[in-house]
Amino acid sequence: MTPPVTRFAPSPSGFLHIGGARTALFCWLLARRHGGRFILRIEDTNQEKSTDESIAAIVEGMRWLGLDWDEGPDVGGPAGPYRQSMRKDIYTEHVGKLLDTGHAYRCYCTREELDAAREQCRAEGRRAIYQGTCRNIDPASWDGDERPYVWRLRVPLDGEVVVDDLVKGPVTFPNAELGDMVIVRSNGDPLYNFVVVVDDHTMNVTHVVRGDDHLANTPKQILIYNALGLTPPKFAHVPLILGEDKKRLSKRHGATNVMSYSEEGYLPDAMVNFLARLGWSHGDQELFTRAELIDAFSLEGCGKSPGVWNPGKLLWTNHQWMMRTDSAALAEQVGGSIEQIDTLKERARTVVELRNQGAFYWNDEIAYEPRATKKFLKAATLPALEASLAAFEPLPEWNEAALETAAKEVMERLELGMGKIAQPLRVAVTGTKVSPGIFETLSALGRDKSITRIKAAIDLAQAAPAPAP
RNA sequence: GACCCCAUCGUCUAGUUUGGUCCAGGACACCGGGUUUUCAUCCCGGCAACACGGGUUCAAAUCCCGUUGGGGUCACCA
Repeated sequence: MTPPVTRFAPSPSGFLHIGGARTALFCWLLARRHGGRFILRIEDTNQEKSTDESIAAIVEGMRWLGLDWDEGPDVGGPAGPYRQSMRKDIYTEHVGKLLDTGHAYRCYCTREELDAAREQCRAEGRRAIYQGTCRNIDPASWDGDERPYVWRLRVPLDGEVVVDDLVKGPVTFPNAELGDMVIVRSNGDPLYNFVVVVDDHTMNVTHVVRGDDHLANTPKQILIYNALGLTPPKFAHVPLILGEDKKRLSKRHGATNVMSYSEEGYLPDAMVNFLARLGWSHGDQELFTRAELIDAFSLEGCGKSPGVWNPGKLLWTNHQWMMRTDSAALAEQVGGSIEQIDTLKERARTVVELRNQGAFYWNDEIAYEPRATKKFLKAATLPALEASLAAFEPLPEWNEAALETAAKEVMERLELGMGKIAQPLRVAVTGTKVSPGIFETLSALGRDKSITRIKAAIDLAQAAPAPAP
């Protein structure tokens, strides 16, 4: 494959959401797979809805996911600028070509007239498209007409457009169903379907990979390519992501902002992995590193049907990545030692869980769970606690093996099973009944904190109410 | 409503291009069991699907038609 040029073209009216991120990922993957280029283009044609904060938010999301672009608003590139609001001249120039060749005409219809016609169509059970009222007005009369107007594309009355979609296959649309679309508003601003064509062409985009919701726009865009005398790029429409009720994914299905997953402790590698597997597959493989993804990705591997967002599997995927992620990297994020992270990461599904579960390592004070202290810090467990303390204190080396050996001696001497000594100690140093293995925990916690806490636990056990007679 | 797309376990999916090797495989979730100092990991097992109806064919999850269902789109939004 000749190096493809793909682009992700979000409209900056919010944050980077799950669906957009998945589209961006596929674009990025296709470009990286074949040594092509990936462009980030900001579609801020609609000035009212676009904000700089939103652009920053989208960039932040892309960066978090690790989807880097070769051309874009901040890095520049040969086809810049990469914000539609800054490309007016380019659009004007192309509109001119359409006017020169007679492919566009002035439409003076008012909104009221258009709305009425639309309702009429619907009432008659037809597709609501422009009826061509102004299509045959003599251009010679345009000059003297003071009424406001829009420019419409003159679409062939018959014939059809075939979108040779790379994931859907060939899709046919009769021209009669398309209607003459507006390409320039009455205030002079060009419209989406027109600018997207101009941009993709001037940026040399070879593969337009985008959501399914754009499939119906594609024939219109192809018509514009034709009118401009240009060859359309290849198109690939990937299925949308739905919520569990099979409705289009939205906020009421839970978090749709990619960055909120960062806050919830998800790893970018896991998110990328999961997003890739939603709508794309490679045999039975579930876990992919970025390198594996780049190596295996293809449009042929994309499914055609919409997929349901599955938070449960995302969590599993993240857990898999927690266990595979280098402890040093995790330690840098949460602040613990590598040894401490090693004890935690296999039982934490997210970074947030890791941070919570390791709180006893990092906080000076621990919170005792009432049910745990009641069961394990009492008169009956006092001997095990005291004997352990006595055995641990003089240890020259404070490590897992030494601790375990010392504890085994205590167990034999007191004729106690592992559970009888491990659980009281666990509650003593963590405040809870659940933690990593007790000896690795003790070791990773360190001598000082361990000794201090065991002593405090002994005090607690002594103060515990005597068992009922 | 019209146009377009889609249709395998609850969910993500393999298998559909080149019909037979599929009384349909993997993963998540769920339910059992094992390992274990707790939890988790790990291991073993179980539950569970070709939407329906017609064709074509010796043979269909795979091809064709229809039905049903779901999704998308019908702006001087993107």
